[in-house]
Amino acid sequence: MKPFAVTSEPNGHFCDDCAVRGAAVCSSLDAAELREFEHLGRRVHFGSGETVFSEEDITTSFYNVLEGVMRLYKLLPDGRRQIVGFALPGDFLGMNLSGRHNFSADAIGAVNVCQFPKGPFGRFIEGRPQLLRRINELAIRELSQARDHMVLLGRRSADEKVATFLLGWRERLVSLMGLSDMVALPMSRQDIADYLGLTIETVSRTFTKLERLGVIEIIHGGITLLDPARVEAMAAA
Amino acid sequence: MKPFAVTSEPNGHFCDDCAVRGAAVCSSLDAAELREFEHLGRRVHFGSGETVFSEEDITTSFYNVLEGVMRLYKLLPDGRRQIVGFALPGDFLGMNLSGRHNFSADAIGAVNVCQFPKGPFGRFIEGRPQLLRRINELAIRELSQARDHMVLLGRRSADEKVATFLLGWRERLVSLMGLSDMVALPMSRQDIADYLGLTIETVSRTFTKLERLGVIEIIHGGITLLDPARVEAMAAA
DNA sequence: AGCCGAATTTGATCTGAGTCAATCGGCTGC
DNA sequence: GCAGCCGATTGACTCAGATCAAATTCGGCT
Repeated sequence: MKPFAVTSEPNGHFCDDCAVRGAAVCSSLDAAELREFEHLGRRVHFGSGETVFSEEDITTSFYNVLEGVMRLYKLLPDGRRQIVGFALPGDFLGMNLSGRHNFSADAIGAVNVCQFPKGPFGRFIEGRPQLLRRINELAIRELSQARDHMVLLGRRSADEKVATFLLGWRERLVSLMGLSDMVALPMSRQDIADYLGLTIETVSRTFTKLERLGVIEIIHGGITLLDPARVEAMAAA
Repeated sequence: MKPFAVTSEPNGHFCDDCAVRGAAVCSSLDAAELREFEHLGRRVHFGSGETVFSEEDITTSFYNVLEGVMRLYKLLPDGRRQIVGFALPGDFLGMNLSGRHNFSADAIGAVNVCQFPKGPFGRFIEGRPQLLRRINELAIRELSQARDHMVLLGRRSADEKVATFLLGWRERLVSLMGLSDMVALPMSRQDIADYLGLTIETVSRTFTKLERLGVIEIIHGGITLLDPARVEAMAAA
Protein backbone atom coordinates (compact mmCIF):
# COMPACT_ATOMS: atom_id res chain seq x y z
CA MET A 1 0.00 0.00 0.00
CA LYS A 2 1.25 3.48 -0.87
CA PRO A 3 2.08 5.65 2.13
CA PHE A 4 -0.55 8.25 1.47
CA ALA A 5 -3.23 6.19 -0.13
CA VAL A 6 -6.75 7.01 0.87
CA THR A 7 -9.76 4.80 0.84
CA SER A 8 -11.88 7.10 -1.29
CA GLU A 9 -10.44 9.49 -3.84
CA PRO A 10 -10.71 13.11 -2.68
CA ASN A 11 -13.02 14.18 -5.48
CA GLY A 12 -10.50 14.63 -8.20
CA HIS A 13 -8.36 13.08 -10.92
CA PHE A 14 -11.62 11.87 -12.41
CA CYS A 15 -12.04 14.52 -15.06
CA ASP A 16 -9.36 12.88 -17.21
CA ASP A 17 -11.45 9.83 -17.86
CA CYS A 18 -14.82 11.48 -17.35
CA ALA A 19 -17.29 10.32 -19.96
CA VAL A 20 -18.89 13.72 -20.41
CA ARG A 21 -15.64 15.66 -20.49
CA GLY A 22 -16.03 16.83 -24.06
CA ALA A 23 -19.72 17.63 -23.94
CA ALA A 24 -20.33 19.24 -20.59
CA VAL A 25 -19.45 22.67 -19.21
CA CYS A 26 -15.91 21.37 -18.75
CA SER A 27 -15.33 21.40 -22.49
CA SER A 28 -14.55 25.11 -22.21
CA LEU A 29 -11.63 24.55 -19.87
CA ASP A 30 -7.99 23.86 -20.75
CA ALA A 31 -5.88 21.18 -19.03
CA ALA A 32 -4.57 23.46 -16.29
CA GLU A 33 -8.00 24.85 -15.48
CA LEU A 34 -9.47 21.40 -15.44
CA ARG A 35 -6.94 20.37 -12.82
CA GLU A 36 -8.12 23.19 -10.58
CA PHE A 37 -11.75 22.62 -11.49
CA GLU A 38 -11.79 18.98 -10.52
CA HIS A 39 -10.99 19.86 -6.92
CA LEU A 40 -14.17 21.92 -6.72
CA GLY A 41 -16.55 19.11 -7.48
CA ARG A 42 -17.26 15.75 -5.98
CA ARG A 43 -18.96 12.77 -7.47
CA VAL A 44 -22.24 11.87 -5.88
CA HIS A 45 -24.43 8.87 -6.51
CA PHE A 46 -28.23 8.77 -6.38
CA GLY A 47 -30.28 5.60 -6.38
CA SER A 48 -33.41 5.03 -8.43
CA GLY A 49 -36.16 7.44 -7.46
CA GLU A 50 -34.02 9.54 -5.14
CA THR A 51 -34.54 13.27 -5.25
CA VAL A 52 -31.45 15.31 -6.12
CA PHE A 53 -33.08 18.63 -5.32
CA SER A 54 -36.59 20.01 -4.92
CA GLU A 55 -38.31 23.05 -6.27
CA GLU A 56 -38.04 25.99 -3.89
CA ASP A 57 -35.03 24.48 -2.14
CA ILE A 58 -32.24 26.96 -1.61
CA THR A 59 -29.65 26.34 -4.30
CA THR A 60 -26.47 25.04 -2.73
CA SER A 61 -24.82 23.42 -5.71
CA PHE A 62 -24.57 23.05 -9.42
CA TYR A 63 -24.72 19.59 -10.95
CA ASN A 64 -23.18 18.04 -13.96
CA VAL A 65 -24.87 14.79 -14.93
CA LEU A 66 -22.31 12.04 -15.54
CA GLU A 67 -24.41 8.90 -15.84
CA GLY A 68 -28.08 8.06 -15.81
CA VAL A 69 -31.30 9.89 -16.45
CA MET A 70 -33.17 12.40 -14.31
CA ARG A 71 -36.69 13.76 -14.48
CA LEU A 72 -37.07 17.49 -14.02
CA TYR A 73 -40.56 18.54 -13.01
CA LYS A 74 -42.85 21.03 -11.40
CA LEU A 75 -45.88 20.23 -9.28
CA LEU A 76 -49.11 22.16 -8.88
CA PRO A 77 -50.50 22.46 -5.35
CA ASP A 78 -53.12 19.77 -6.09
CA GLY A 79 -50.50 17.29 -7.26
CA ARG A 80 -50.69 17.65 -11.01
CA ARG A 81 -47.19 17.25 -12.40
CA GLN A 82 -45.50 18.62 -15.48
CA ILE A 83 -42.15 17.17 -16.42
CA VAL A 84 -40.21 20.04 -17.98
CA GLY A 85 -37.40 17.86 -19.25
CA PHE A 86 -35.21 14.82 -18.84
CA ALA A 87 -31.56 15.32 -17.96
CA LEU A 88 -28.92 13.09 -19.51
CA PRO A 89 -25.13 12.88 -19.15
CA GLY A 90 -23.54 16.21 -20.02
CA ASP A 91 -26.48 18.27 -18.82
CA PHE A 92 -25.79 21.04 -16.36
CA LEU A 93 -28.31 21.82 -13.61
CA GLY A 94 -28.69 24.42 -10.94
CA MET A 95 -28.71 27.75 -12.79
CA ASN A 96 -31.19 30.16 -11.32
CA LEU A 97 -31.66 33.79 -10.37
CA SER A 98 -33.64 33.63 -7.18
CA GLY A 99 -31.23 31.47 -5.23
CA ARG A 100 -33.81 28.72 -5.32
CA HIS A 101 -34.32 25.86 -7.74
CA ASN A 102 -37.32 26.38 -9.90
CA PHE A 103 -38.01 22.74 -10.51
CA SER A 104 -37.41 19.41 -8.81
CA ALA A 105 -35.09 16.71 -10.07
CA ASP A 106 -35.00 13.05 -9.31
CA ALA A 107 -33.13 10.05 -10.50
CA ILE A 108 -34.68 7.57 -12.93
CA GLY A 109 -32.52 4.55 -12.25
CA ALA A 110 -29.00 4.99 -10.87
CA VAL A 111 -27.46 8.40 -11.44
CA ASN A 112 -23.99 9.85 -10.93
CA VAL A 113 -23.47 13.57 -10.86
CA CYS A 114 -20.55 15.88 -10.38
CA GLN A 115 -21.62 18.28 -7.66
CA PHE A 116 -20.10 21.77 -7.31
CA PRO A 117 -20.80 23.93 -4.28
CA LYS A 118 -22.32 27.18 -5.44
CA GLY A 119 -19.80 29.51 -3.78
CA PRO A 120 -16.51 28.02 -5.00
CA PHE A 121 -18.01 27.41 -8.42
CA GLY A 122 -19.15 31.03 -8.66
CA ARG A 123 -15.68 32.20 -7.69
CA PHE A 124 -14.10 29.90 -10.24
CA ILE A 125 -16.26 31.39 -13.00
CA GLU A 126 -15.03 34.92 -12.17
CA GLY A 127 -12.33 35.75 -14.63
CA ARG A 128 -13.14 32.77 -16.85
CA PRO A 129 -15.52 34.22 -19.40
CA GLN A 130 -15.21 31.22 -21.67
CA LEU A 131 -16.80 29.07 -18.96
CA LEU A 132 -19.54 31.64 -18.52
CA ARG A 133 -20.02 31.66 -22.26
CA ARG A 134 -20.31 27.88 -22.25
CA ILE A 135 -22.93 28.02 -19.51
CA ASN A 136 -24.77 30.68 -21.47
CA GLU A 137 -24.73 28.43 -24.53
CA LEU A 138 -26.25 25.61 -22.54
CA ALA A 139 -28.96 27.94 -21.21
CA ILE A 140 -29.77 29.16 -24.72
CA ARG A 141 -29.94 25.62 -26.02
CA GLU A 142 -32.35 24.71 -23.24
CA LEU A 143 -34.42 27.77 -23.95
CA SER A 144 -34.76 26.73 -27.55
CA GLN A 145 -35.82 23.24 -26.49
CA ALA A 146 -38.27 24.73 -24.02
CA ARG A 147 -39.91 26.72 -26.82
CA ASP A 148 -40.19 23.65 -29.00
CA HIS A 149 -41.81 21.85 -26.12
CA MET A 150 -44.31 24.67 -25.65
CA VAL A 151 -45.42 24.16 -29.25
CA LEU A 152 -45.83 20.47 -28.59
CA LEU A 153 -47.82 21.01 -25.39
CA GLY A 154 -50.02 23.76 -26.74
CA ARG A 155 -50.68 22.76 -30.31
CA ARG A 156 -50.08 19.10 -31.02
CA SER A 157 -52.43 16.12 -30.85
CA ALA A 158 -51.75 13.08 -28.69
CA ASP A 159 -50.43 11.09 -31.66
CA GLU A 160 -48.12 13.89 -32.70
CA LYS A 161 -46.90 14.33 -29.15
CA VAL A 162 -45.95 10.70 -28.75
CA ALA A 163 -44.33 10.44 -32.18
CA THR A 164 -42.39 13.67 -31.62
CA PHE A 165 -41.26 12.45 -28.22
CA LEU A 166 -39.98 9.14 -29.56
CA LEU A 167 -37.98 10.84 -32.30
CA GLY A 168 -36.60 13.53 -30.01
CA TRP A 169 -35.62 11.05 -27.34
CA ARG A 170 -33.98 8.81 -29.90
CA GLU A 171 -32.04 11.80 -31.18
CA ARG A 172 -30.65 12.47 -27.73
CA LEU A 173 -29.69 8.84 -27.22
CA VAL A 174 -28.07 8.74 -30.65
CA SER A 175 -25.82 11.67 -29.81
CA LEU A 176 -24.80 9.93 -26.59
CA MET A 177 -24.54 6.33 -27.66
CA GLY A 178 -24.63 6.22 -31.44
CA LEU A 179 -27.30 5.29 -33.93
CA SER A 180 -29.74 2.51 -33.20
CA ASP A 181 -33.35 1.72 -33.93
CA MET A 182 -33.70 0.48 -30.37
CA VAL A 183 -34.92 3.35 -28.23
CA ALA A 184 -34.43 2.76 -24.51
CA LEU A 185 -37.18 4.32 -22.42
CA PRO A 186 -35.99 4.23 -18.81
CA MET A 187 -38.86 6.47 -17.67
CA SER A 188 -42.32 5.16 -16.81
CA ARG A 189 -45.45 5.70 -18.87
CA GLN A 190 -46.57 8.13 -16.21
CA ASP A 191 -43.38 10.13 -16.72
CA ILE A 192 -43.95 10.23 -20.47
CA ALA A 193 -47.56 11.31 -19.90
CA ASP A 194 -46.49 14.09 -17.55
CA TYR A 195 -43.89 15.22 -20.05
CA LEU A 196 -46.36 15.34 -22.94
CA GLY A 197 -49.34 16.80 -21.08
CA LEU A 198 -51.36 13.59 -21.49
CA THR A 199 -52.67 10.82 -19.24
CA ILE A 200 -50.99 7.49 -18.81
CA GLU A 201 -53.90 5.78 -20.56
CA THR A 202 -53.58 7.95 -23.65
CA VAL A 203 -49.84 7.30 -23.83
CA SER A 204 -50.40 3.58 -23.47
CA ARG A 205 -53.12 3.53 -26.13
CA THR A 206 -50.97 5.54 -28.51
CA PHE A 207 -48.03 3.15 -28.08
CA THR A 208 -50.34 0.23 -28.74
CA LYS A 209 -51.75 1.97 -31.78
CA LEU A 210 -48.27 2.62 -33.19
CA GLU A 211 -47.41 -1.00 -32.62
CA ARG A 212 -50.58 -2.23 -34.36
CA LEU A 213 -49.72 0.03 -37.31
CA GLY A 214 -46.37 -1.76 -37.45
CA VAL A 215 -44.27 1.37 -37.03
CA ILE A 216 -42.81 0.47 -33.64
CA GLU A 217 -42.38 -2.62 -31.53
CA ILE A 218 -42.87 -2.35 -27.79
CA ILE A 219 -40.07 -4.17 -26.02
CA HIS A 220 -39.15 -4.41 -22.41
CA GLY A 221 -37.62 -1.11 -21.31
CA GLY A 222 -38.17 0.66 -24.59
CA ILE A 223 -39.29 0.35 -28.18
CA THR A 224 -37.83 -0.50 -31.54
CA LEU A 225 -38.45 1.87 -34.42
CA LEU A 226 -39.56 -0.36 -37.27
CA ASP A 227 -40.54 2.45 -39.63
CA PRO A 228 -38.86 5.72 -38.64
CA ALA A 229 -40.21 7.51 -41.70
CA ARG A 230 -43.82 6.78 -40.73
CA VAL A 231 -43.15 8.00 -37.20
CA GLU A 232 -41.69 11.20 -38.64
CA ALA A 233 -44.78 11.62 -40.79
CA MET A 234 -46.98 11.27 -37.71
CA ALA A 235 -44.88 13.79 -35.82
CA ALA A 236 -44.94 16.36 -38.58
CA ALA A 237 -48.62 16.10 -39.50
CA MET B 1 -55.25 58.74 -28.22
CA LYS B 2 -55.39 55.12 -27.31
CA PRO B 3 -56.37 54.68 -23.69
CA PHE B 4 -54.20 51.70 -23.00
CA ALA B 5 -51.13 52.04 -25.15
CA VAL B 6 -48.23 50.16 -23.61
CA THR B 7 -45.37 52.58 -23.97
CA SER B 8 -42.41 53.71 -22.03
CA GLU B 9 -41.03 57.22 -21.81
CA PRO B 10 -40.33 58.98 -25.10
CA ASN B 11 -36.86 58.06 -26.12
CA GLY B 12 -34.07 60.19 -27.51
CA HIS B 13 -31.18 58.97 -29.55
CA PHE B 14 -28.95 58.57 -26.56
CA CYS B 15 -28.94 55.92 -23.93
CA ASP B 16 -28.89 58.59 -21.22
CA ASP B 17 -32.60 59.17 -21.44
CA CYS B 18 -33.54 55.67 -22.59
CA ALA B 19 -36.53 54.45 -20.68
CA VAL B 20 -35.30 50.88 -20.39
CA ARG B 21 -31.77 51.87 -19.38
CA GLY B 22 -32.07 50.47 -15.87
CA ALA B 23 -33.84 47.27 -16.78
CA ALA B 24 -32.30 46.08 -20.02
CA VAL B 25 -28.93 44.56 -20.81
CA CYS B 26 -27.49 48.05 -20.58
CA SER B 27 -27.94 48.06 -16.82
CA SER B 28 -24.66 46.16 -16.54
CA LEU B 29 -22.65 48.94 -18.22
CA ASP B 30 -21.03 51.96 -16.62
CA ALA B 31 -21.26 55.47 -18.06
CA ALA B 32 -18.13 55.18 -20.20
CA GLU B 33 -19.13 51.82 -21.62
CA LEU B 34 -22.61 53.08 -22.30
CA ARG B 35 -21.16 55.90 -24.37
CA GLU B 36 -19.36 53.38 -26.55
CA PHE B 37 -22.31 51.02 -26.54
CA GLU B 38 -24.79 53.54 -27.85
CA HIS B 39 -22.82 53.90 -31.06
CA LEU B 40 -23.29 50.21 -31.78
CA GLY B 41 -27.04 50.25 -31.84
CA ARG B 42 -29.60 52.13 -33.82
CA ARG B 43 -33.22 52.75 -33.02
CA VAL B 44 -35.61 51.14 -35.44
CA HIS B 45 -39.36 51.53 -35.62
CA PHE B 46 -41.85 48.86 -36.61
CA GLY B 47 -45.49 49.51 -37.39
CA SER B 48 -48.38 47.41 -36.15
CA GLY B 49 -48.22 43.88 -37.46
CA GLU B 50 -44.78 44.24 -39.02
CA THR B 51 -42.41 41.32 -38.66
CA VAL B 52 -39.13 42.10 -36.91
CA PHE B 53 -37.59 38.73 -37.72
CA SER B 54 -38.77 35.30 -38.77
CA GLU B 55 -37.99 31.84 -37.53
CA GLU B 56 -35.15 30.27 -39.48
CA ASP B 57 -33.90 33.67 -40.65
CA ILE B 58 -30.16 34.07 -40.31
CA THR B 59 -29.53 36.14 -37.18
CA THR B 60 -28.05 39.48 -38.13
CA SER B 61 -28.84 41.48 -35.02
CA PHE B 62 -29.78 41.55 -31.40
CA TYR B 63 -32.73 43.62 -30.30
CA ASN B 64 -33.54 45.51 -27.18
CA VAL B 65 -37.22 46.38 -26.97
CA LEU B 66 -37.69 50.06 -26.07
CA GLU B 67 -41.40 50.64 -26.58
CA GLY B 68 -44.40 48.55 -27.48
CA VAL B 69 -45.29 44.88 -27.41
CA MET B 70 -44.18 42.03 -29.65
CA ARG B 71 -45.53 38.54 -30.13
CA LEU B 72 -42.94 35.76 -30.29
CA TYR B 73 -44.23 32.62 -31.95
CA LYS B 74 -43.55 29.41 -33.76
CA LEU B 75 -45.64 27.96 -36.59
CA LEU B 76 -46.25 24.34 -37.48
CA PRO B 77 -46.16 23.48 -41.19
CA ASP B 78 -49.96 23.32 -41.31
CA GLY B 79 -50.34 26.81 -39.86
CA ARG B 80 -51.03 26.07 -36.22
CA ARG B 81 -49.35 28.73 -34.15
CA GLN B 82 -47.93 28.72 -30.65
CA ILE B 83 -47.03 32.06 -29.13
CA VAL B 84 -44.02 31.36 -26.91
CA GLY B 85 -44.06 34.77 -25.26
CA PHE B 86 -44.75 38.46 -25.48
CA ALA B 87 -41.83 40.88 -25.45
CA LEU B 88 -42.09 44.18 -23.59
CA PRO B 89 -39.72 47.11 -23.11
CA GLY B 90 -36.47 45.92 -21.58
CA ASP B 91 -36.60 42.49 -23.19
CA PHE B 92 -33.60 41.34 -25.15
CA LEU B 93 -34.04 39.26 -28.29
CA GLY B 94 -31.80 37.47 -30.71
CA MET B 95 -29.80 35.02 -28.60
CA ASN B 96 -29.31 31.72 -30.35
CA LEU B 97 -26.78 29.02 -31.00
CA SER B 98 -27.44 27.99 -34.56
CA GLY B 99 -27.02 31.41 -36.12
CA ARG B 100 -30.74 31.37 -36.89
CA HIS B 101 -33.68 32.69 -34.97
CA ASN B 102 -35.73 29.95 -33.47
CA PHE B 103 -38.98 31.86 -33.39
CA SER B 104 -40.63 34.72 -35.23
CA ALA B 105 -41.35 38.11 -33.76
CA ASP B 106 -43.78 40.75 -34.85
CA ALA B 107 -45.02 44.04 -33.58
CA ILE B 108 -48.38 44.35 -31.83
CA GLY B 109 -49.01 48.03 -32.31
CA ALA B 110 -46.11 50.42 -32.83
CA VAL B 111 -42.75 49.17 -31.59
CA ASN B 112 -39.34 50.75 -31.15
CA VAL B 113 -36.29 48.63 -30.73
CA CYS B 114 -32.62 49.23 -30.30
CA GLN B 115 -30.95 47.09 -32.93
CA PHE B 116 -27.35 45.89 -32.56
CA PRO B 117 -25.55 44.21 -35.45
CA LYS B 118 -24.41 40.81 -34.33
CA GLY B 119 -20.71 41.24 -35.14
CA PRO B 120 -19.95 44.52 -33.37
CA PHE B 121 -22.15 43.50 -30.46
CA GLY B 122 -20.29 40.23 -30.11
CA ARG B 123 -16.98 42.04 -30.18
CA PHE B 124 -18.21 44.50 -27.57
CA ILE B 125 -19.12 41.65 -25.24
CA GLU B 126 -15.60 40.23 -25.43
CA GLY B 127 -13.76 41.44 -22.37
CA ARG B 128 -16.95 42.58 -20.67
CA PRO B 129 -17.99 39.60 -18.61
CA GLN B 130 -20.50 41.63 -16.62
CA LEU B 131 -22.49 42.21 -19.82
CA LEU B 132 -22.28 38.52 -20.62
CA ARG B 133 -23.41 37.78 -17.09
CA ARG B 134 -26.35 40.13 -17.54
CA ILE B 135 -27.34 38.39 -20.77
CA ASN B 136 -27.03 35.07 -19.02
CA GLU B 137 -29.32 36.31 -16.27
CA LEU B 138 -31.93 37.30 -18.82
CA ALA B 139 -31.67 33.89 -20.48
CA ILE B 140 -32.08 32.11 -17.15
CA ARG B 141 -35.08 34.28 -16.26
CA GLU B 142 -36.68 33.42 -19.59
CA LEU B 143 -35.94 29.76 -19.05
CA SER B 144 -37.73 29.87 -15.75
CA GLN B 145 -40.72 31.57 -17.35
CA ALA B 146 -40.68 29.02 -20.14
CA ARG B 147 -40.91 26.20 -17.60
CA ASP B 148 -43.81 27.86 -15.85
CA HIS B 149 -45.53 28.20 -19.19
CA MET B 150 -45.00 24.51 -19.91
CA VAL B 151 -46.88 23.70 -16.72
CA LEU B 152 -49.70 25.97 -17.81
CA LEU B 153 -49.88 24.47 -21.30
CA GLY B 154 -49.62 20.87 -20.22
CA ARG B 155 -51.55 20.72 -16.99
CA ARG B 156 -53.99 23.59 -16.51
CA SER B 157 -57.65 23.92 -17.49
CA ALA B 158 -58.94 26.70 -19.73
CA ASP B 159 -60.21 28.72 -16.76
CA GLU B 160 -56.89 28.40 -14.97
CA LYS B 161 -54.98 29.32 -18.11
CA VAL B 162 -56.93 32.52 -18.65
CA ALA B 163 -56.82 33.54 -14.97
CA THR B 164 -53.09 32.82 -14.79
CA PHE B 165 -52.49 34.78 -17.95
CA LEU B 166 -54.36 37.85 -16.70
CA LEU B 167 -52.43 37.88 -13.43
CA GLY B 168 -49.07 37.28 -15.07
CA TRP B 169 -49.64 39.92 -17.70
CA ARG B 170 -50.76 42.39 -15.09
CA GLU B 171 -47.62 41.66 -13.11
CA ARG B 172 -45.47 42.54 -16.08
CA LEU B 173 -47.37 45.76 -16.71
CA VAL B 174 -47.15 46.68 -13.05
CA SER B 175 -43.38 46.39 -13.08
CA LEU B 176 -43.27 48.64 -16.16
CA MET B 177 -45.97 51.17 -15.44
CA GLY B 178 -46.92 50.83 -11.80
CA LEU B 179 -49.87 49.26 -10.05
CA SER B 180 -53.32 49.45 -11.56
CA ASP B 181 -56.39 47.28 -11.72
CA MET B 182 -56.73 48.21 -15.37
CA VAL B 183 -54.98 45.56 -17.43
CA ALA B 184 -54.24 46.66 -20.98
CA LEU B 185 -54.45 43.82 -23.48
CA PRO B 186 -52.96 45.09 -26.72
CA MET B 187 -52.92 41.62 -28.24
CA SER B 188 -55.92 40.06 -29.98
CA ARG B 189 -58.05 37.24 -28.61
CA GLN B 190 -56.40 35.02 -31.20
CA ASP B 191 -53.00 35.93 -29.80
CA ILE B 192 -54.14 35.08 -26.29
CA ALA B 193 -55.57 31.78 -27.53
CA ASP B 194 -52.33 30.90 -29.30
CA TYR B 195 -50.37 31.78 -26.19
CA LEU B 196 -52.54 29.61 -23.93
CA GLY B 197 -53.00 26.65 -26.23
CA LEU B 198 -56.73 27.31 -26.61
CA THR B 199 -59.09 28.45 -29.35
CA ILE B 200 -60.31 31.99 -29.72
CA GLU B 201 -63.85 30.90 -28.84
CA THR B 202 -62.76 29.36 -25.56
CA VAL B 203 -60.82 32.48 -24.61
CA SER B 204 -63.80 34.67 -25.44
CA ARG B 205 -66.21 32.48 -23.47
CA THR B 206 -63.89 32.42 -20.49
CA PHE B 207 -63.60 36.21 -20.49
CA THR B 208 -67.38 36.49 -20.64
CA LYS B 209 -67.72 33.97 -17.83
CA LEU B 210 -65.29 35.91 -15.63
CA GLU B 211 -67.24 39.07 -16.35
CA ARG B 212 -70.57 37.43 -15.47
CA LEU B 213 -69.02 36.22 -12.21
CA GLY B 214 -68.17 39.84 -11.51
CA VAL B 215 -64.44 39.28 -11.14
CA ILE B 216 -63.39 41.28 -14.21
CA GLU B 217 -64.93 43.90 -16.44
CA ILE B 218 -64.19 43.71 -20.16
CA ILE B 219 -63.35 47.17 -21.42
CA HIS B 220 -62.06 48.36 -24.70
CA GLY B 221 -58.44 47.33 -25.17
CA GLY B 222 -58.24 45.43 -21.94
CA ILE B 223 -60.01 44.45 -18.74
CA THR B 224 -60.39 45.76 -15.23
CA LEU B 225 -59.71 43.42 -12.34
CA LEU B 226 -62.69 43.85 -10.05
CA ASP B 227 -61.80 41.01 -7.70
CA PRO B 228 -58.11 40.10 -7.97
CA ALA B 229 -58.38 37.61 -5.11
CA ARG B 230 -61.03 35.57 -6.91
CA VAL B 231 -58.93 35.57 -10.07
CA GLU B 232 -55.98 34.33 -8.06
CA ALA B 233 -58.14 31.58 -6.61
CA MET B 234 -59.14 30.52 -10.14
CA ALA B 235 -55.54 30.52 -11.27
CA ALA B 236 -54.29 28.44 -8.36
CA ALA B 237 -57.08 25.86 -8.26
C1' DA C 1 -73.60 59.83 -40.32
C1' DG C 2 -73.40 55.43 -42.90
C1' DC C 3 -71.12 51.48 -44.92
C1' DC C 4 -67.73 47.77 -44.94
C1' DG C 5 -64.61 44.32 -43.22
C1' DA C 6 -62.49 42.41 -39.31
C1' DA C 7 -62.63 40.99 -34.57
C1' DT C 8 -65.36 39.23 -31.09
C1' DT C 9 -69.14 37.02 -28.98
C1' DT C 10 -72.63 33.60 -28.74
C1' DG C 11 -74.97 29.25 -29.78
C1' DA C 12 -75.29 24.32 -31.22
C1' DT C 13 -72.98 20.25 -31.83
C1' DC C 14 -69.05 17.11 -32.03
C1' DT C 15 -64.97 14.65 -30.58
C1' DG C 16 -60.28 13.68 -28.73
C1' DA C 17 -58.62 12.82 -24.71
C1' DG C 18 -59.84 12.20 -19.86
C1' DT C 19 -61.99 9.40 -16.24
C1' DC C 20 -63.36 5.32 -14.09
C1' DA C 21 -62.89 0.57 -13.79
C1' DA C 22 -61.25 -3.92 -14.75
C1' DT C 23 -57.73 -6.96 -16.08
C1' DC C 24 -53.05 -8.36 -17.46
C1' DG C 25 -48.17 -9.38 -16.90
C1' DG C 26 -43.82 -9.41 -14.91
C1' DC C 27 -41.07 -9.41 -10.62
C1' DT C 28 -40.24 -10.18 -5.76
C1' DG C 29 -40.22 -12.49 -1.79
C1' DC C 30 -41.66 -16.38 0.73
C1' DG D 1 -44.51 -22.53 -7.12
C1' DC D 2 -47.41 -19.05 -6.17
C1' DA D 3 -49.30 -14.86 -3.71
C1' DG D 4 -49.08 -10.13 -3.87
C1' DC D 5 -47.82 -5.79 -6.08
C1' DC D 6 -47.02 -2.43 -9.25
C1' DG D 7 -46.88 -0.75 -13.72
C1' DA D 8 -49.16 -1.18 -18.05
C1' DT D 9 -52.97 -2.19 -20.94
C1' DT D 10 -57.72 -2.30 -22.37
C1' DG D 11 -62.62 -1.11 -22.37
C1' DA D 12 -66.79 1.72 -21.51
C1' DC D 13 -68.34 6.06 -20.87
C1' DT D 14 -68.00 11.22 -20.04
C1' DC D 15 -66.87 15.85 -20.74
C1' DA D 16 -63.95 20.04 -21.56
C1' DG D 17 -62.82 22.30 -25.14
C1' DA D 18 -62.87 22.18 -30.33
C1' DT D 19 -65.44 22.90 -34.37
C1' DC D 20 -68.93 24.83 -37.15
C1' DA D 21 -72.07 28.50 -37.77
C1' DA D 22 -74.35 32.75 -36.94
C1' DA D 23 -74.95 37.12 -34.97
C1' DT D 24 -73.00 41.37 -33.10
C1' DT D 25 -69.82 44.93 -32.19
C1' DC D 26 -66.16 47.89 -33.44
C1' DG D 27 -63.03 50.71 -36.14
C1' DG D 28 -61.84 52.90 -40.24
C1' DC D 29 -63.14 55.31 -44.23
C1' DT D 30 -65.53 58.26 -47.20
